[in-house]
Amino acid sequence: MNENNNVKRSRRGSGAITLRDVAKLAGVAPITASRALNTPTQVSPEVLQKVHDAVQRTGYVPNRMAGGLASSRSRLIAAVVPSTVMSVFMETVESLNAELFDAGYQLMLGQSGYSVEREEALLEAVIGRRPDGIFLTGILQAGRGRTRLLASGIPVVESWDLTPTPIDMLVGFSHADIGREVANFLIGKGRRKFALVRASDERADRRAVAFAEIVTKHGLGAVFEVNVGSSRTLVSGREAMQRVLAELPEVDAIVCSSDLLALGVLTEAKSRGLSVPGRVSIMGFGDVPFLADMVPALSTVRINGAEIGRRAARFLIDRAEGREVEQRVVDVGFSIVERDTT
Amino acid sequence: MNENNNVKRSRRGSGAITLRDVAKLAGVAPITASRALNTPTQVSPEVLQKVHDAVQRTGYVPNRMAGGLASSRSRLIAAVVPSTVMSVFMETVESLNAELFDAGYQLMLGQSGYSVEREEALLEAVIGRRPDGIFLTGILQAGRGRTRLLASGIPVVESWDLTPTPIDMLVGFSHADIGREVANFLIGKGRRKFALVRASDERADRRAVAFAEIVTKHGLGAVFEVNVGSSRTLVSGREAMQRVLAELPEVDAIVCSSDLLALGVLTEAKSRGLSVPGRVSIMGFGDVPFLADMVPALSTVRINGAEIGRRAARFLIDRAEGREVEQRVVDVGFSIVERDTT
DNA sequence: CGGCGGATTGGTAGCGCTACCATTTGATCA
DNA sequence: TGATCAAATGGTAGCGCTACCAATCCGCCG
Repeated sequence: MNENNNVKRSRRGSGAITLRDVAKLAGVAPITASRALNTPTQVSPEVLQKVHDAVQRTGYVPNRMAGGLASSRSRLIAAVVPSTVMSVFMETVESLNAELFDAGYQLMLGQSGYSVEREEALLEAVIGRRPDGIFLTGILQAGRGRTRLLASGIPVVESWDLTPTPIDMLVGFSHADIGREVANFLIGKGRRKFALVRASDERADRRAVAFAEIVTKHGLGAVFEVNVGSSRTLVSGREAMQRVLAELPEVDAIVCSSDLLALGVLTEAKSRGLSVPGRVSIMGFGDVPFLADMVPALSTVRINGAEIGRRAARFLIDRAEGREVEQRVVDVGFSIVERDTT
Repeated sequence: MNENNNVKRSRRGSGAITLRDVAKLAGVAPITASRALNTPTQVSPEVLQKVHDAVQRTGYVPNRMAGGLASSRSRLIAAVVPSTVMSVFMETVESLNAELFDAGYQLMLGQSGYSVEREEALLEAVIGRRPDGIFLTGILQAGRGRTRLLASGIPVVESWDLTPTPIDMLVGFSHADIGREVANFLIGKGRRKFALVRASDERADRRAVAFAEIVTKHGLGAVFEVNVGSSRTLVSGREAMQRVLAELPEVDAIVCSSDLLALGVLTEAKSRGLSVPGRVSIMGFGDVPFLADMVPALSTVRINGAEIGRRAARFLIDRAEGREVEQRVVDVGFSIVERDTT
């Protein structure tokens, strides 16, 4: 059982079973045991069997820190998201994680969106782990962070946006296109007086600008904008709707930067007895899972978050295994989902 | 700039800046540089300054894999959750992560809830990283997984439940208590015919059993139960409500195992013109963030997920830093939130 | 029969950091 | 003055694994 041979163990180390122990038990050299576990085709069937037996008997679990240090491959991928609660990004993180796990990679999760110093600290912490790849939600503007990432040489996937100058790889879609298409869609439905309810977010900015551009081109009045800051809650949607109604009573379409805000706008509209979409149209963004089944079902812009995760995972895995990625930018597109509120 | 001295670099290694490079630049020994960064009180101010300058100039980021290997402290904490999308657990993960980050720890995220083999593989992958702690949503039943975790000696926090036999530490609340309190609450409001709409989930089981117990004790008829399996969506809530109405038309209270299911039940009730709570009461579970602001606002059971995350983080950090945790089990309780649907 | 090549196994030397112990220095005290 | 001690610095030897380079064995060829 617990063999307590007279070889004195060092006070250092964790005391756990090591590859050395397994090799000794199997009667082979450590390096052979390593090969049995990592490149089984390179060892004879008998040795393979003996090593597997030894692993079973000892309950050996390889120390990936040591392996990573020796091979300069951590098999870790870091993902940075602004928030995890009620976030459209989680669908992406879920599929990213699933895909990575199947390929033998582990996910590290970092939350950005606090202060700038914390952002910096997060990046440092991430790089310190020497991940084989980094997934970013959003695109990284020029600055210390970008420089650092570039210098680290770690493969990076930016996402949820499109830019002509990605750091490395990119899986996203065009927010300007969305703004334009939504505008055209609503104008096509006969809407004329627009309001935007939105959070402070540069991607929402891009959609808003493109939206306003089209509205202007059609000679329709200015777009009334309510910015709720960083409070993307249902109740701030309600409050925003009150503002909209007070300032632009003749509004007939409200475009929101998130489904939750749209739900708030809808709630307020209903509580005032405004008919939707008779009196006003309401559009969300993101298509959170339960939206389709509500009554009324919110019209929204659907992003295939799972697809973004999968593509990003494949990019990152390819690069981690040393394969070149030819087409480094993928546009996964979007779709306008017309339901009951437009 | 890029000093290319005639010392031939080994082909191994990542080629990144190491502590050795920093030390050389600062004119001190590597170990002194290490101390300047990790235990700054142990070096003189001048050395500290020189080392910091060297770090600045080189953009050095310590390799945490190497540090972890040498010190047997990875500064990694693993969190295992069943799902990340629209999940009540994410509030917990968010606060856990925030708290850990401030203490210098990184979060690894693993998703369970797939197959049993994957569960096993996940645990193995997690242990392979030698995290300083593991956070589990739910409690781990006896079995291979539990044995393995116990054998690894890694501090573990189980959560979202209470058991007299935790692996190690526990931050949770009693599902049986919830079942009982909800039953008493509804009976106190004059409700007599109960239905349960629930997912397959042992914690929901425990609530259901305790709920039925109280109902029986009051001499009220059997509780009609609809099990939606693993599909915790709004639409399965609607379908479940149809079943309930067909089988137990005189139902006057429906208790759901998640807010989303309750939203579905509510949707169906409204679309059939049933008055809520006049004709039927509806209760959810979890209190997802936007519920309070909807019209009608769903009554539910609130769990303080953020508090669970914070407590778990503190437990894990304490243990990682070698402090003993006296009280290893914490009951964070719950509260019944009465809003418009009861 | 010597030699060649593939398959299998082993030894050595790190990966980049820190635990542990030793040394140096300068201040303090009997 | 020498002994004593704390503060500051350095040297060495790993942590547990894998890259790289032998060494060995066996079958097969000319």
